[in-house]
Amino acid sequence: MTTARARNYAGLSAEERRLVRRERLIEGAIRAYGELGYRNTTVKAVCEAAGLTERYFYESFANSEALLVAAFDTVSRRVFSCLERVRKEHRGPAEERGHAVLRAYYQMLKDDPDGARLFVIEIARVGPAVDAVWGALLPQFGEVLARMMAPDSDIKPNPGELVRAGVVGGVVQIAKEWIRSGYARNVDAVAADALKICRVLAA
Amino acid sequence: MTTARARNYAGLSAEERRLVRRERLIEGAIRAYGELGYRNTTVKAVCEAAGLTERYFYESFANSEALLVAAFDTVSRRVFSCLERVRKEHRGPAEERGHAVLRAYYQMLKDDPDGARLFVIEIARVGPAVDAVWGALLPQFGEVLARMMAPDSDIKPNPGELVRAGVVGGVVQIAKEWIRSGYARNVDAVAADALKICRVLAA
DNA sequence: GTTTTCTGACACGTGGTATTGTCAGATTAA
DNA sequence: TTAATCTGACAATACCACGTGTCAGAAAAC
Repeated sequence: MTTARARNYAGLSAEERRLVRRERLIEGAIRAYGELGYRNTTVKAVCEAAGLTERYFYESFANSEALLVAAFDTVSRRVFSCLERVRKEHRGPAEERGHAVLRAYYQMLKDDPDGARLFVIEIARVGPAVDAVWGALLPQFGEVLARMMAPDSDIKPNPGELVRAGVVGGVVQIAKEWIRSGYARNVDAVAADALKICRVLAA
Repeated sequence: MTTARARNYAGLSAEERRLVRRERLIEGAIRAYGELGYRNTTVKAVCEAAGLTERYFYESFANSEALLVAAFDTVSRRVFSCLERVRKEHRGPAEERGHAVLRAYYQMLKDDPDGARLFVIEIARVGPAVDAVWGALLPQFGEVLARMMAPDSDIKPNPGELVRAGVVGGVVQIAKEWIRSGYARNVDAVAADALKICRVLAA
């Protein structure tokens, strides 16, 4: 019954090695998608960017969309934890807090253009499964923006769902245009423009 | 030298028959895209919806994207001419005019769900050529919204480009959510929510 | 009625990528 | 060292829709 006894390589167990490869694929995907766009990125290209071959792709992901979702998740966690941190740091007036959070958001997009493209552009309209991921994130994003504009950061404001969705759509559209322009205007100016739209959420 | 002398069929010249078929393909495309989504719609499916065969597809369009652009153009002309008409009809206060124009916009989306899906959803992220068409429409849309919110409808207001883009993004995102909900809320309520965002444009 | 042109149905080749399979060589444990 | 396992390169296959070509029959002209 020697059912393929797992053997350590480079001091790592089989499962650990798999997870390392998974991470490398995700980072490779972020770079590849950022450079070529998801649509033009073949499985082969991602594997090359990760320094691995196709067999390891299918070891960790069922298909391209699964990797896209994983990569998006990685970036989205980074962004959200940052925004939440900044929001909690600022207990002053809503205006100031709003500007700080938006500034952090756009600054992150500028600091990591590959991640930005994935988070803002490439995630959209890939397929039902991927769209559902973005669909689930939208209300969360709205919640963060609504809280950041609440008079007291701990109070839960309650504008209509459509209004929240609209504000998120506006903030993201501004990001799209800004990215398309090659980050032409400075971060503060962009955040100030976005804040104008977010004021709709001020209860 | 009888180089295929054009012959009338059903009282129409060869060119007229071609244009009729072209129109049928466009209308078929709007219906097919609305039902299946552009991505899942094959050339064959469009032709079936139009009651024609593939040969006539390539008679009028170089490829699928060309038809998508033509179909989008058709819908977008309808929408814009309606919005412009409504805007010019209302010479009262900006608030009232804004609500009327937005109401007309969302009403059109509700009255023609296939066209709505094409105009709001299916056009996005198909490819560079198609994206360029939407990219060109965005500022126009922003211009319409800005004028509708100007104190005097004839005065040309001038908020920043990013702000305009953001507002358009918001209005469209609201449309997306509303469509996704199956047009759950009534048109007036949706227009009122969108108007909240458009107030940012009031000079 | 005969001939010419148009129309619709369908078959076929093409291209490009996903996904699976094979195998030699590298790495580790005994 | 030797045997077992892992790894990477690459070949082979599957698949899907586009775009083109063929051909018989319908519709118009004469």
